[in-house]
Amino acid sequence: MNESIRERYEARAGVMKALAHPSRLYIVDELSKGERCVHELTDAIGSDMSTVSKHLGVLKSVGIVCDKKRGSEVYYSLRMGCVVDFFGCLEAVLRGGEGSSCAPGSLRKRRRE
Amino acid sequence: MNESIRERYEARAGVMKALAHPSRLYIVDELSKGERCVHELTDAIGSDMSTVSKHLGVLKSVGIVCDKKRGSEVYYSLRMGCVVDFFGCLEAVLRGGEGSSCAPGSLRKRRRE
DNA sequence: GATACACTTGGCTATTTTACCAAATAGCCA
DNA sequence: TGGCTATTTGGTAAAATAGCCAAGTGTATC
Repeated sequence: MNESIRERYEARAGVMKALAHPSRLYIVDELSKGERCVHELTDAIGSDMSTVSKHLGVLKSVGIVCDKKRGSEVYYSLRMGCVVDFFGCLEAVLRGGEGSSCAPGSLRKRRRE
Repeated sequence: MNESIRERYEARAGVMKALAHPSRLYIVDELSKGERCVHELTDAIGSDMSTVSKHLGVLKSVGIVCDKKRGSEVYYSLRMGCVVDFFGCLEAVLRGGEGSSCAPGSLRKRRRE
């Protein structure tokens, strides 16, 4: 795997990593319904506000969410709705799930083959 | 966030975590073109075979890939093609990307609002 | 100005993840 | 059987992550 290919996959992995945490997935889901400020999310999640703020920072750093200050509150919103579209696939993977050997017919929706 | 909600997001995060690594994303992409055995992937990726095998184990444990032994080789294939569909969104996030404040019009494709 | 929120940042520890090597397992073939 | 190839598993050290507290910044409100 050469340099530029590796970089491409590392960039993608950066976005996936930002999504690879339950609280951050919750945030994305919640923001898909509309903007929220930090303390609303903090209340819903139940961790320390500093923790939630850091999660938001992670999502923001890769461009999944953006923020806008209004008064003393900071409102976050989802910038990439397509992320939410993936949740359906996530559920399918979870249902598909004992997850091991290739039983005949267990392959679905293979592309470009 | 109550127990069952948390569990749901943790399950989803498990799948995302499995995808949150450049080599594993590469593997998924490669398998979308057809099945591959471990040493083919090892050659392409350039890490130790034991490392690649572990990556495959991670993908398999969440049900994204499955394996089938043929002779002394183990062939892996993609079980959940929908995962690959998400790569387009990943690229969009990357392009969308200085990634910070909500410029007017920077919101796209918001759902259920 | 003082106080109170709302939020972010720094610091720190605990946990998880990663990658390599070495060793174990399994199939193939002489 | 013995050797060879293909793959997995165990062990381990290094690096990345997560979450809390404390301290800092910015915006009202009194």
